[in-house]
Formats: sequence, structure tokens, C-alpha cells
Amino acid sequence: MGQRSRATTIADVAAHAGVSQASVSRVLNGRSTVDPDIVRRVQASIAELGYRPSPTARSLVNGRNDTVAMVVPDLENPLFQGILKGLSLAAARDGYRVLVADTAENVDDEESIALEARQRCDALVLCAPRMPEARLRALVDQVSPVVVVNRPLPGADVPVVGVDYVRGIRDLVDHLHDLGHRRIAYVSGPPTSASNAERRRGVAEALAARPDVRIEEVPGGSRLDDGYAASDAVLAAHRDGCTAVIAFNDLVALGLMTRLHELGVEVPRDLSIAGFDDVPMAGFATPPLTSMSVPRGEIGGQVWLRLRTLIDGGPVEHSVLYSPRLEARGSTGAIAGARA
Amino acid sequence: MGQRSRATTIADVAAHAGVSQASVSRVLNGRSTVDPDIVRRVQASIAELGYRPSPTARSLVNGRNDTVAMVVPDLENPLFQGILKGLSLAAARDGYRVLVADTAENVDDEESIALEARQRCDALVLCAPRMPEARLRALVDQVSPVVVVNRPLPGADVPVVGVDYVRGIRDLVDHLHDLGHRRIAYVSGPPTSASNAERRRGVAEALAARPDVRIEEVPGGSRLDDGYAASDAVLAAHRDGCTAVIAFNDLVALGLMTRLHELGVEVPRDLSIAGFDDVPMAGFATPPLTSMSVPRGEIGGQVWLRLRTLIDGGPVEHSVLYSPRLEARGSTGAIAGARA
DNA sequence: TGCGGTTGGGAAACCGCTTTCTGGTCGCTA
DNA sequence: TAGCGACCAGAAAGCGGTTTCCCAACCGCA
Repeated sequence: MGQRSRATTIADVAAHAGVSQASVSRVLNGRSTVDPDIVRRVQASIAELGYRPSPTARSLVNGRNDTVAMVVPDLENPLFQGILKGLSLAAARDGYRVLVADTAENVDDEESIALEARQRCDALVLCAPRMPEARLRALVDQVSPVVVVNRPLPGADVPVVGVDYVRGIRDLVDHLHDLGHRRIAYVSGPPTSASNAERRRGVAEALAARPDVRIEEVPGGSRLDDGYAASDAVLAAHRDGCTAVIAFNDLVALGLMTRLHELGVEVPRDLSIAGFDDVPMAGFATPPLTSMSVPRGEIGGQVWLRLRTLIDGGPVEHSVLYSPRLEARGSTGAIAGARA
Repeated sequence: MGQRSRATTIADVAAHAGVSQASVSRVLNGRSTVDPDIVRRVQASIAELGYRPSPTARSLVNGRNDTVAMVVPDLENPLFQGILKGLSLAAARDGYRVLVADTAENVDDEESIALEARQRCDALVLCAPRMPEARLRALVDQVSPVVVVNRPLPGADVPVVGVDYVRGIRDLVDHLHDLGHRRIAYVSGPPTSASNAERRRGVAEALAARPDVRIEEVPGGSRLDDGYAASDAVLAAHRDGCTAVIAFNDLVALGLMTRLHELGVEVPRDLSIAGFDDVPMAGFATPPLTSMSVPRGEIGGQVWLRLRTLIDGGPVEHSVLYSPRLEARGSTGAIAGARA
């Protein structure tokens, strides 16, 4: 930390300028009114000595270090990357930095990692899609101020910023329904994922709203190869009458499309495919992947706003859920034999 | 930072256990031998009071943070993500954390961001592909200990961990040459990017080694849409006789392939396409994208090793350059009319 | 000219921890 | 039994800042 070898301290500056440390500190922080002549001398000394105040010492006395931590299960997930980026940029605008802690999908370590991270920072952003809700609720109480990302936590004293997966799935089903599809396969995400549970709720609601639709669940995962590997089950569902597929996310959808292409299944002629998240690649797939767009960067920004309010002693602001927006592209089409 | 409201301090623990702060500290750090009875009492008090030492206070006296900072131009770039992930996991194993600072491609701010980040951390990882070399050299001297990622800095007193783009491009040209291609288009990266300069050196060396090959440079970029937009120029080169394309990276290649597909150009029959980096999506494209694989996570790990040595007062270790490995896939094929 | 009220700067306390330094106790040896 | 080290715990001095507290100087006014 700090500078090379024996760093210059505020005492050096004070001595060099012939004033007290207190005055140097005052000049540094512009706290109280200081004699212009002293200001000038201090600034000159600071420049001459190349003095930079120690953030650590400041942190110790101020009780804050202008840093927040973000805990994520997997830094390689495009969703979290986007959120991290949005958070990082928004926080930087307010002079805050972001520490990242990748739990490497290791749910058991999440509490200790979060606690540790929180200790070193002023606040926490928690992305813990797999942690059982009871544990998450308990954890959240210990690490306040904290904002939770992307999973509902009704009644908890924490702002949540997330995505309305329920609605997203319903909208996606509507889209497919409009195209004439009545039998749909849902390639599910990780079984313990909270957002997978939300999507399944969306499936259930869609079914309730549309008695003419049937949706079959097929085990999947969250990554490209999971989608690739799900092709057999998807094709079985297809033979069974399914004409469209909703994948847990875009990676799964893209992996699945790759395999289907290899197998000579044509999308969307034989089978319509839709993903979720609208990752950058979605629009560039062949065919372009229909997806529910999620504003990753903006979520990061909203997370920061709530976190900042909390840090400044403000109230727990309202949670917010973004409604995914349908990006209808070429991978979904009218059911064979129907007129869209 | 720290805990809720008035946090318990080491003084509280000492009072509660009826010993001195020094003893508590000794128990905490296992420094010197302490009476077993005192150890027991202190540990009991710690547990009872739920005491957690303040990392900030520790940092102040120890002069270290156990935190390193990574400065990146764009957190959304898969290359940096992979490196960040590798670094973060490796550092975590040694009890270190990683602070990220996204410069948002803003080259002018890079120095101040890097300096700021360095101040708060024990060491720095610098990814600054666009910064002019002279400035980078000057910067590097100010922020030591530091490791530079992915750009050559001959003679500088800094470990560099990077990718041998020169060789990678040469190998890629060899691959295309083996397939019969003699006229190749190189869709270049950002003009100021150091790794683009390296790739161009690779192009030059390949040309020198193979008098029968001609390579034409086409302006591109670093993202999907840059590749998409480069299609016109690529097709012009194609009409002009080029039978294969080397893209700056996989994103450019994928974007290009998307557009070519839209235009009815068949890959690799009409045109072979190769990328660089081997991003996760590469193997899932249609056709699967031939790419030069780069061990992103391992680069992050190597960066950490060098950084740790530096932090511990060790010597500047040797720089290391990873040779990209060819992942020949379906997007490159024998030239039309030739026999591979 | 004298007095109350401001104002501005310096001394020192403090943030929470580590580490040196000191002094007391114990055990061993002569 | 006296003397010497070894060993261990506590007091205190930092680490590098901020802020309180206090005093001196200065202002305006009577």
C-alpha cells in the first residue's frame, strides 16, 4: 500500500510547511476556513514532497473506506459481468471502488466470504442465487448495508434489485403462443437456482392463464454445454409434440441450437428456440436468438443507488424488478403449417 | 466498515478476558507463546463478544492490505474476465482479495485510476492495451509492485504475462497455408491496441517466411458489431482473391460470420474464417470457429504468482508469454478446388 | 481604551491494532 | 541459597490520519 519505501506523511508536510498537522488536514479536506497563506504553503509542500494521504489511515479514523464488495458465484457469467460493470462505473462516479469476491459456485463458503468482504468494505452486493433462502435471510442481517441481486426476498429489510423472471417467462410464452405454439419445452436451469424457481413460477402462471398450452420441463443447466447436452431430451419432447423451446438462459439456448444444427434440426422451421438475458451474442447467432432482454448495466447502476443511500444512512429503498423486454428474432417462428 | 454500530474492539476483549490488549493480539496472531489458560480465556471472550479484528486497523499498522487491484479497460471483454477470474481465485487461495477498476476505455484517465487503485492496495495488475508505451513505462515505475498483462515491455523492470500473438498469428497463417490458402485478409483490431500491433508483426513475419502468401489488412475492431460491419471490406477482399480471413479476435470473427451467413456466403466453402482467444462461444458457433486458444484463467494465475513474489519482496520474475494453441474447427477448410 | 465575541491555528486525543520494551517470576545452576 | 537467564504478560509507543479542545489574536462596539 501507499508509496515506495518510507512514504511521506502528513507530519512531513506539516514540518515542511511550518504548520501543524491539523492545518494540513484542514487544507486537505477544506473543512474549516484556513488562512490563504497557509493554504498556499501547504499546497506547495504537498506538491513538492509528492505527498498522498494514506487511504488506510483515513479509513481507520473515518470508519469507512469508500469501497463496496460484490459477491458473485461466477465471474464468467455474462449476467454478473454486466451488473459488475454497471455497478463499478456508477460507484466510481461517486468516488467508490468495488472489490469482487468470486465464490466459485461454492455455496458453503458464501457466508464466510461475504462476511469477510463486508468487513473490509462499507457495504455489500450479494449475488447468491443458490443459497437457501433461510441462510440468505440470516446472512443479510449480518452484513447490512447490503443490496441483494436477482432473487426475491419478501419481507426482508433489504433492497432487492432484480429481474421479473415470472413475467418474462409469461411474456415469452405469449410470444410463442402468438406464433401458434401450444406445446413448449422448458429447458430448466440449475435446480437450486432461485431464478430458475422464478422462471418455473412463470411457467406455472402461463399454464394457468392459457389452458390450451402445455409446457414440459427438461433438465438443462446454465451454460453452453448444458444446452448442448440437453438436445436429446429436447428432441424427445419434440417428437412428443413440442414445437418450441424456452431455455433457462441464452447460453443454454445457444448451446442447444448448436447441437440441433449439427443434427440437422432446422430452427425455427422444425423447432422454435428462445433464450433469456439477451447476451451480446444472442443477436449474432444463426439464426439470431429470440431472447428476453435484461438491462444488466442498469441493474448495476440501480444497485449502486440503493447501496449509496444505505451507506449514507438513508432508508431501505424500494426493491425494483426489471421487466425483461422481448427481443423477437429469427430463432422463433410461426408453427409449421400455421399462419403467424 | 466493520460491524454494526459500536463494534467490539480488541480492548473490549482484553477487558472481558481480564488480560492486556497485547495478549489478545498475541493470541490472535499466534505470534509468541502464551499461557494456555490465557489463550482459552481470550478465545472464549472473542467467541462470546463476537469479536472480529478490524482489517483497517491491521492494515494501518502492518502497512498492507492483502488486496491487489486490477485495472482493465473493459470488464465486458471475455479476455479480461477470464484473467480476472483466474487472478481472483489464485489470490483468494493466498488470502488476498481483488479490487477491480474499469477505466471504461478511457485512456486519459488510466494513470490516475491506476495510481488511485495502487494507493489502496498492495500491488497492481495493469491491463492497458491502448496506453502509449512511453506513458506506460513511466506509470509502471510509479506503481510498483506491478505486473503488466498482455503487452510487451522489453527492458522494463516489470514482469509481463501475456500471449505470444506474433507466434499465434504465424501458426494461424501456417494452418491456413496448409489448407491451401495463399491470399488472406486480416481484419485488424483497434488501431492503438498493443496486441493488434503484435498481431500485425505476426502477419509481417508470416509474410517474410512465406513468400507465396499475401495478406491484406482490413479495418475491424474488437467487438461483435465491428466484425459484422467489416463484412463489406472482407467481401471486397474476397472478390479480390482472398480465400481466408483472420479476425482480430473471436468476437470480430463471430460478428463477421453472422453477417456473411446473412449474405449467403458459406463458411468455410466460400471463405475460411479464423478468430483468436477461443472464447467459450467459439466452439458453439455455426460452423464452429477455428481459433487460437488463450489460457485466460491460467494467465490470471501466473499474474498472481508474480505479484505475490513481488509483494513478498522477491525479485522481478521472468516475464512469460503463452503460445496460443490452434483449435482447428469447422470454420476453416481447404481452399475450394484444392485437396487438403 | 476595555471588553465580549469570533476566529484560526496548534497540541493532543483518538481510531483499533501490532510490537517493542520493561519488569516480574520462575527455574536452573553454581 | 544466591545469581543468572529465560520466559511471559502488561504498559506504552507507534501506524497516519481527523477532530476536539483550547488559547491567542483580533474584531467591533461602547
